[in-house]
Amino acid sequence: MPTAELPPKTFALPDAQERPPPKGQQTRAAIVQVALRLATQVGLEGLSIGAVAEVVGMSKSGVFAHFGAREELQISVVREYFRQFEQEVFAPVLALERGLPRVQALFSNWMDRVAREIQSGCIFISGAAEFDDRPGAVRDALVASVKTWFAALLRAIVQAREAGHLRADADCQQMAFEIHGLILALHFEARFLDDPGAIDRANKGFLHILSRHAAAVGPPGAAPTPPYAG
Amino acid sequence: MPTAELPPKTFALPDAQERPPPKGQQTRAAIVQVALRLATQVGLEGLSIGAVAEVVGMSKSGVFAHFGAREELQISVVREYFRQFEQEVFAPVLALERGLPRVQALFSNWMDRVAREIQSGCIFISGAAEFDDRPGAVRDALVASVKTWFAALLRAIVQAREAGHLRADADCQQMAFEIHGLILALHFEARFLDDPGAIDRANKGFLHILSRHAAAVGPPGAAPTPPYAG
DNA sequence: CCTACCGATCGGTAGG
DNA sequence: CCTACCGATCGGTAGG
Repeated sequence: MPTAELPPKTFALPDAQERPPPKGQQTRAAIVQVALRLATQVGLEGLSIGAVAEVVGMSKSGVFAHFGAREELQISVVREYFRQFEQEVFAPVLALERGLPRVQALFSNWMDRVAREIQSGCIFISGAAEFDDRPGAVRDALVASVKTWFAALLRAIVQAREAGHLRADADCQQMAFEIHGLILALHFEARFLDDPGAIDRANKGFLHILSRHAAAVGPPGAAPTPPYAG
Repeated sequence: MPTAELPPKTFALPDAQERPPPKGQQTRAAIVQVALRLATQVGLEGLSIGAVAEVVGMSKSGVFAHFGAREELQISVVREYFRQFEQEVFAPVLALERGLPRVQALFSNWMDRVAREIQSGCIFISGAAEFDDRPGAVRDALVASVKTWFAALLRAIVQAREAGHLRADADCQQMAFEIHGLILALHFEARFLDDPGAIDRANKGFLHILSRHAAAVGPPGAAPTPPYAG
């Protein structure tokens, strides 16, 4: 009888890597998930410990004990949101080759996420509005997350220029700025003004930005023939 | 002795147009001004009757009596903000000729206002983030204001196309969307991320949008020679 | 336009 | 992780 078929030893400890996190951390993680969901609806500033406690089925002070301050719960929400954003938007593009493919995939993933967030809300955008005038640890966590993401986007654009996919004189900061504007306008007009055409306009705007900076195949001044248009 | 030099008759009523508003309306207007200033800092949702009362030097219920509900105070703030926005951004361009001059002036005035609001905050942008998920009269007032402004911007762009200042196939909705994105990115990156370079990038982005749609003087496909570049 | 108050909710604490 | 509580603040009301 092979070892695999032995009845499980009830006293056996799982491998360290497989060991489930202690109960306290499991609970804490569950609280953060609920808090993140609530925060996308009512904002980080509108997030209250009491509302979180009610949803998770705990007492207010039970939730509180895991964080010690509301601010710590808010920061945990920001970090979890960034983790999800990174995993969904940024991580997948590392499988692609450097250059335009990564830039296009970053925008595409970002668009997909924001399109979903037309229903649920984006912590970075609502958080920026809530905390642009309010110093503190929550604002610091938001700024750090957003800057990390922007740096990743800028790096991908610079790599596309280095790979010869963009004109040698392309202003990468400017491109990142304009791309960010498209995303913000999409979020504003689709979510706040209920204009479904905003998704198409954001995609169209991205093509405008690319075609303006795409490396030309002919002499300078000729109509650009971007490699993505093949 | 001309009539104009007669001593004022103390019992004379001023003309109807010069008659100062009754005391109650003066007080109400003063409250709205204070509330608008507070709302740019803490948001429409963070606006509390108590805080307004303290600044204007009245009791909480004294302020309350002028509006009957906090929601009515919030709506009054939105209307007053729109009035100022209209007067500062939109009204001056009516003195210019239709077409590109008005579009450029609208963007320039809008930029000037947002550049100032890097310090103080913009009710339309923060309000959109606060109320994009919250139905009600405040959201309705915000949406109505923003849509009115967008319609005015779109109209100016369409007139520029009709005047031959833009290509006949220019997508005016698309231009308005991209311009809006520049303003939002400026607000986000300058106010939230403290990046002073955002103003230049927004202006540069506007030139990109114009040059893409500017009427060409040569045959189609030639480099555009926009009239604004003279 | 005021004083005085209501019930609800907030973040946080004490003590277990 | 709980019950029981604190002081502060909220929007709003009563009555003048």
